[in-house]
Amino acid sequence: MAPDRRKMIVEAATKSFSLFGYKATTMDQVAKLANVGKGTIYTFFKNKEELFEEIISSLVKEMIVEAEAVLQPDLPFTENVHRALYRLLEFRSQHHLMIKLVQEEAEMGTLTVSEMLQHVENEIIAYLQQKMETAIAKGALPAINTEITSFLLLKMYIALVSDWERNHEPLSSDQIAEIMKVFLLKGLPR
Amino acid sequence: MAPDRRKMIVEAATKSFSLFGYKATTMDQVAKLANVGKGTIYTFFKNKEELFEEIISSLVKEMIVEAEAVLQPDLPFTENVHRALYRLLEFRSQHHLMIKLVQEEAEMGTLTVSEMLQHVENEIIAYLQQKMETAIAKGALPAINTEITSFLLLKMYIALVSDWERNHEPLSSDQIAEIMKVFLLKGLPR
DNA sequence: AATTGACTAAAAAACTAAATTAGTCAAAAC
DNA sequence: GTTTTGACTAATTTAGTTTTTTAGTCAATT
Repeated sequence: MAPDRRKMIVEAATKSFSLFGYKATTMDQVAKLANVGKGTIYTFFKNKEELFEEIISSLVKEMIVEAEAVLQPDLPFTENVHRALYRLLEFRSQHHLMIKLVQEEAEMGTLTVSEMLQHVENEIIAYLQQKMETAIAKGALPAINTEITSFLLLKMYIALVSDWERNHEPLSSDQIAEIMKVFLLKGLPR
Repeated sequence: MAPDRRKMIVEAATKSFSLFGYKATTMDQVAKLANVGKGTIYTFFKNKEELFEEIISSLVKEMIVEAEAVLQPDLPFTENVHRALYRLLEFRSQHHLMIKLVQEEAEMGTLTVSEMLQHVENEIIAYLQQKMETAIAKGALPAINTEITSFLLLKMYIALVSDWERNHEPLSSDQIAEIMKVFLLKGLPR
């Protein structure tokens, strides 16, 4: 059984990015961790950034799977939006690689990392947008601008889950659901 | 008429902070611009940061005046929320000092500047919260958590006014009002 | 009593030498 | 013939040092 070198490289890089971040991970280190010569990495990936891209791409797929897993077709659309977004942000705060990348962006401002996190955000918005369009087609939602609305919904959840924590006690999933209910269901005025 | 040295110092510092930012403004420069000896600055302000604090404090007062000016007591509360928040973010994107400070935070991450911008944000939230409590007392709003709701409303406007611009064409005041109407008035589901 | 600017200690910038690193490629291994 | 390799290089980053700048002070001046 010939070892799958490509897979070993991706696994080694994922481990190292999670542990030390993107910048602090050297290609020599990845090669050693993967038990391959450094040159081998470059037969599969054009450069360090492409290797990173492949890993982030898997991460996004993993996140979509996580979101899909909490959806329940019989629940109202807004309830499923809450379940999916809360799960995605929970994932972001639990997944080793995501934690490290968010930290690296905040502390060092590594450009490649910022771009990659922006990409993840865009993918989540696109996913949400697609779900929203299906719901509109089914008549479960009014015909709103799905791109802006998806964008805004994600920003609201980031505000309630991440930003709020910077100066206050974290909000529970139920508390967030309660706040969002005011906006999504009833509207603000009495 | 003896020149009002205190006022000259504050004006010189405001001008220099607006033009060069907080970090790049030296106390020697402020003294020269204000036509006073450097020591004079320290008879009015304990240090550079306290001088900055006084200027930011005026800025916040100026912003509140701007917000008050667009309120119309006969309009519904949500309409006034939109008017006030849009005006405040418009102010932020037009006022020289604010533009420079936001830029300095993004590009250099000056700690004192971050703290000061956070303070401005907290003041806006407190202002909004107070308005909201009055509205609840009058029965114009349901009894919601005013701190979280104010926080979230501001974050929504920042998302629509500032964050959206990073990757898209800016949204007009009317477009933003239209989006917010979905959330504030009708709620999302059909 | 108020103002000043030369002065100082501390911080930041500029500079340099040394070390590290992404990516290459001729040779080795299959 | 194809894949794998690690010594090699040019470019970047880091670490250490010197120089410059700056916030804040205070004795002299107004």
